[in-house]
Amino acid sequence: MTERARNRRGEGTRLRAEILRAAAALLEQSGSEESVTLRAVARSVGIAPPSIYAHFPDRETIIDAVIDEAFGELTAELGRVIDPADDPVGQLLAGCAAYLEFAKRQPNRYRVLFQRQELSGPGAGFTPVRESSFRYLANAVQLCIDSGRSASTDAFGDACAIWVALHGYATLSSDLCSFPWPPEQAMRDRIVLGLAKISAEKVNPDKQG
Amino acid sequence: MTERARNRRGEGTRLRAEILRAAAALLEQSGSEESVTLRAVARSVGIAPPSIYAHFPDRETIIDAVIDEAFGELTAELGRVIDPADDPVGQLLAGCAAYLEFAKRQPNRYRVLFQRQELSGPGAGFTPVRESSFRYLANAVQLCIDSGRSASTDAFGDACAIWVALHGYATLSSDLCSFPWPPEQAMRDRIVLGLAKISAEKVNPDKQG
DNA sequence: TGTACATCAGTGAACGCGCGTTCACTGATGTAC
DNA sequence: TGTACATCAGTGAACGCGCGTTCACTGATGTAC
Repeated sequence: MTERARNRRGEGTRLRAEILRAAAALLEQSGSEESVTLRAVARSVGIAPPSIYAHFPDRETIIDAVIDEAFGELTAELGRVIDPADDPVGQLLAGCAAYLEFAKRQPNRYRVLFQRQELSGPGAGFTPVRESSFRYLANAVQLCIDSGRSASTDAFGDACAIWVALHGYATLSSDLCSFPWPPEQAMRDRIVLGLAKISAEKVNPDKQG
Repeated sequence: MTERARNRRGEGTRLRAEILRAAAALLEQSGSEESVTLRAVARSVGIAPPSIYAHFPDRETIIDAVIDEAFGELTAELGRVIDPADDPVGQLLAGCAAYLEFAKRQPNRYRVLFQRQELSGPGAGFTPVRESSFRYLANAVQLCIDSGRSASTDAFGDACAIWVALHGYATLSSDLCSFPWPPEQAMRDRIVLGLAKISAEKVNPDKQG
């Protein structure tokens, strides 16, 4: 660990970003929330533990912030990869592939996204930023229906099914890496096309004329 | 906490069962593995912490034993509910419903089943007792194919898809209980019938014949 | 039936550790005059 | 240009806590004779 240069006046908030980055890295490397301790984060950043209190009121808030940040990244990633000019089935597949890719790249950070206990009260745990990735999905399914490529009659319900399946696949395949999983693309197509009720010959009409 | 009566001579192993029961209860109630501490278990059983060492070499082994036990219960539950005299689609649906029921009844204990890091080495984490519930599933899908009720051409692959979807549904619906989930049976049918490629009119031929 | 003794189930005190958090502080940086 | 001072970023020592684990032990229970 190299000597850390103190931030200049007015740039104290930079430390906040450093703390978040270190916490996210710790979470991903250790694989468990419990090893993201104040002291471990401080050690990793190269500061004294009390220095964290200038930016976060307690340990819990750090982890919450890491999760919010990860949700933001996931949503941004989906926005980047979904091309509204693409055909609906292509959008749906691309979005789902990116979702799995995100989970695969940082499985532990992904896992924690939906695993935190919800606060009490209706809707407390599913805030706007947290559900926007689901909106992409439900919207893509609806587009497939509208364009006649999907036989689904319930975009929301089928989007739920696709989501839980992708989530289950992402978490199980990272946890049980010695299980003889089928190839990833096969799993993805099975889940997405099967649950969105899109028959094989409708996947890419351009190429199949 | 009532006064605990010391076990009689030769019945020392009873304490082992009490420890396991307490650990399982702690895991389920607290929702996280980290709060299953030696001392918490001892407190809950009503013994001194060192008494545990007569039965388990360390904390880790207790949790492993709790998980093995849960796997055994899950497998037993599936065996109980699947009636080989039933029609294949009925068997498949009954097994999947029981799987979800198990997860719903004790969500935290369920979650931990597949979440432990795997040991290194091929197949280390997926021991016979742990994969037997998957075998039930793959077998049920194969029976549906054999009887002409499923259009699947790959029982193993489709069983994988059903499993990940059920797992994702079980974990997400318990973690995000404020999400506006569709009714459970609708989700189950969507997942199981959709991914096993069983068309609606083939679900219950006896009643529709 | 009585008694010495081995065994077994479980205890109490202690250890060193890392944790979250508090407190009073330090010393470099910028600013007002 | 020089200097006193307020501010800001960050520190060091300390707290009380619960943890896993160790050690030498106790006292009831059963058994051999």
